[in-house]
Amino acid sequence: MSTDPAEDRRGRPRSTHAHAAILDATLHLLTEVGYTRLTVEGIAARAGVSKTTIYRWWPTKSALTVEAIRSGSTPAPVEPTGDLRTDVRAAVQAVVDCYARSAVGAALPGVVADLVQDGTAGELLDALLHPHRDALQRIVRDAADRGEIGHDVDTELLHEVVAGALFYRVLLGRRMSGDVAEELVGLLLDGLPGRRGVPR
Amino acid sequence: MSTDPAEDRRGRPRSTHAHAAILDATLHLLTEVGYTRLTVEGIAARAGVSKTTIYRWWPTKSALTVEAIRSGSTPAPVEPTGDLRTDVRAAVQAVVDCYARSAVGAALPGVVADLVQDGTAGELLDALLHPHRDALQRIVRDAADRGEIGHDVDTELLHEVVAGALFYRVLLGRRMSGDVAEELVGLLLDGLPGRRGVPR
Amino acid sequence: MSTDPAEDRRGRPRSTHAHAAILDATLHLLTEVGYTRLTVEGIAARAGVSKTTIYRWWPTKSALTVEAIRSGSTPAPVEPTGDLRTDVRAAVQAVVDCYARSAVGAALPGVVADLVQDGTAGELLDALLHPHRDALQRIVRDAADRGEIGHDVDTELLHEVVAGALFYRVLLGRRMSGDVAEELVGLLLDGLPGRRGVPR
Amino acid sequence: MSTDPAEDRRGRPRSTHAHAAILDATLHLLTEVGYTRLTVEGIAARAGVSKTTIYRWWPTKSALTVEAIRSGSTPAPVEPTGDLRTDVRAAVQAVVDCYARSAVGAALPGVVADLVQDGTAGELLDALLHPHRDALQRIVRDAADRGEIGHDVDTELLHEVVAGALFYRVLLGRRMSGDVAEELVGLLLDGLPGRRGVPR
DNA sequence: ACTTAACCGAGACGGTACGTCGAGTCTTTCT
DNA sequence: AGAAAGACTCGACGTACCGTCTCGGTTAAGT
Repeated sequence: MSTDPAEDRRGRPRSTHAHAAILDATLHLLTEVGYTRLTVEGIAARAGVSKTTIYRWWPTKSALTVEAIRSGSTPAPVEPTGDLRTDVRAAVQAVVDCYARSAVGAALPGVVADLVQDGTAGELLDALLHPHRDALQRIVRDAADRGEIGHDVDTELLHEVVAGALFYRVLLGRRMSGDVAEELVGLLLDGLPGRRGVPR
Repeated sequence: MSTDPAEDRRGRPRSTHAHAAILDATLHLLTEVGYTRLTVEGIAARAGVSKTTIYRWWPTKSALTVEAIRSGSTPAPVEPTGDLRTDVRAAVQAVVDCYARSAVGAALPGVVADLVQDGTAGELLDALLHPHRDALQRIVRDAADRGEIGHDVDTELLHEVVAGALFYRVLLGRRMSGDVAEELVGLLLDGLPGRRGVPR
Repeated sequence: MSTDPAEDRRGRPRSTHAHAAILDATLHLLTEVGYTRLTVEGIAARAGVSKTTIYRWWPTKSALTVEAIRSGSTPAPVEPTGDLRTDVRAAVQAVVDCYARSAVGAALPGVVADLVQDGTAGELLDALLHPHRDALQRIVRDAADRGEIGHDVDTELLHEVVAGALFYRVLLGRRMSGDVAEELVGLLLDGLPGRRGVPR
Repeated sequence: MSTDPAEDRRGRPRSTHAHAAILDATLHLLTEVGYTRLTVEGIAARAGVSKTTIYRWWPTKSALTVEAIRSGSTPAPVEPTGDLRTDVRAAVQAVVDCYARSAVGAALPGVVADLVQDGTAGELLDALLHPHRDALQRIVRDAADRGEIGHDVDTELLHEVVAGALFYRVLLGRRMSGDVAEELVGLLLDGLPGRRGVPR
């Protein structure tokens, strides 16, 4: 449907090889040395590309990193089973996996800190996590349709709590032990345990 | 007989004025330009102090920033009322206030990213939030003593979720609307609303 | 019957317009910004031509500049009167005028410095000044034929002294006052004034 | 006699070693690769000094080169014998030697071209040649006192012609053959040879 | 009073990376 | 085949901060 196929095809076309090599090099260096020790010169060297070429396409180190991280993120499709607890747990675990993925985990704090400067941190986090947010939303909606929970759940908030709490762990440098997801799910589904019969 | 009080007190004593001026300048510049655009030279200039003096007492820019942030944080004493919901809400609000405090909000992401490098991010966050964690713990314990909730609540996790979810908001640059605490408390105390009668 | 007109005339013929526009743009930019701040990209833009076209015909910036300067130099025809002093003075003045011509004066030091690298500075200078050297040579020869001076004058040296002394003035940025030629001629024709009767 | 001994001795004193090493490295690289291929980065590397230190003291490559060339120039004292031709010849030869000195000869065209941009080329040339100009002036004055020539000789012009004509040779890349000075002196002292009895 | 040791201000230094600029080459499509 | 557009490599530029290092001068506690 889009009508711009002709566009402007004059001039030497952008080298797809260079483009890919740059993103790839960025991703690898990111996991090896982390964001702050990541240098544009190093990326250029590793990608076999000149610094100028990098700056032609990305205005800044953080912009490049953002795209590299995005390009390396897999959608993580989760097939809902119909059991609320199981599905939420899987969704939470998917976020854990996303953060734990080498490049992301190593780089996220640094990049995000850089992006906070221009207020675009949200975009990156959103780009990274929106599949998970959508999955969570669907799970919650389905459960509500089944009558297991009410329809008034704030999915947005729920996702934010999950994403935030886990990101916090990344910052603290704590290993993502296998039970994190389990415990978090318990808290979120049941509220403070043992609490019952108390009117709100 | 404590031993080290004598030490060797000869020589010019440390200038308390310079010390205070440095922390003050750091705090102000932090809120004005943010962590990444904060320069040691700028701090020295603003404090009317030489760079040497700064580096004599703090090994790095981040160490100085950490102390400055700490020095500017007020303990935030909350008097528990005995009502669980009210008290938790107040505790959460205290964390919100802590993050929202000018210097902290502006600087936290940057400093934390720096500290993540050496794995000391936890210390800063902990130094900043441990009063709140303690307060939360006491609130929860009291409620358990009153029988309102079980004794098996993981306070640590609870605090982490609160601190993380709110920090996430700071990163996103969202204003801390007045209801954040309210909503968060709702989720944490009750779990997914409308849920009942389902065995764990 | 010259033979090469046939050559191989396939393909699109060279655009004479582009060629002229490039030389013209070069000349103008040369007088406006000087040689070092002259850029090939700037020339291309001003000539409404692509960089490729420039490099197709000239191997380097300096080569282009050389041709531009040459193309802008007028032969400077001097009609000898038969009076030695008058004619030499006119010849010297012609060199002064050549140097003073806008583009040349502004650009010469820079281009020459570039050409010195490959030892081709002589070619440019020669191309620029050989009409004047020839004129000078003819004047001197005529005078010798008339018996006014000996036949053993080293015209080459004479021309070099004139060209060099005046070029030096260009370098110093001194205005070419009207009397330069006069004074120089005096020195060259008479030697140190007032000197007489001293055997060589 | 100067009274400023106190000056301002605060702060770390400038490293004389670094200063000397920089000038030395500049001089050597100049003779090895020439001015245009001379880079500040290369100088820094060779001098074992950081680029910053160079830029702290010299605003530009040309300024540094100027000082380096100056620092490497020896006064070249010539003892006048009392014979005009001999002394002038020696003076001219001194200029030849000055130009021929490795660093100067290799670099002069480039530096001068750079300096022409800001109109300070004269300063360098003057700094380099003023001892020779003074020597020439004295020789001419002495000869006039002895009555060999008139008192109205324009020494300035004479020096300019010598300096210019020889510089021109440098530009052309011609070797400074041993007779250059001889021939030049002949022309300057006698005017066009064979010419006599012609009233000015 | 007089050391003496630790402080402080000033500022030069090495180092690392930044983002920019220009020369010259190469690769397309259009004419 | 020539021309236009423009992506590309290479090399150097000048700047900014970091954290280190000397200096000269200052200020108390000890003798």
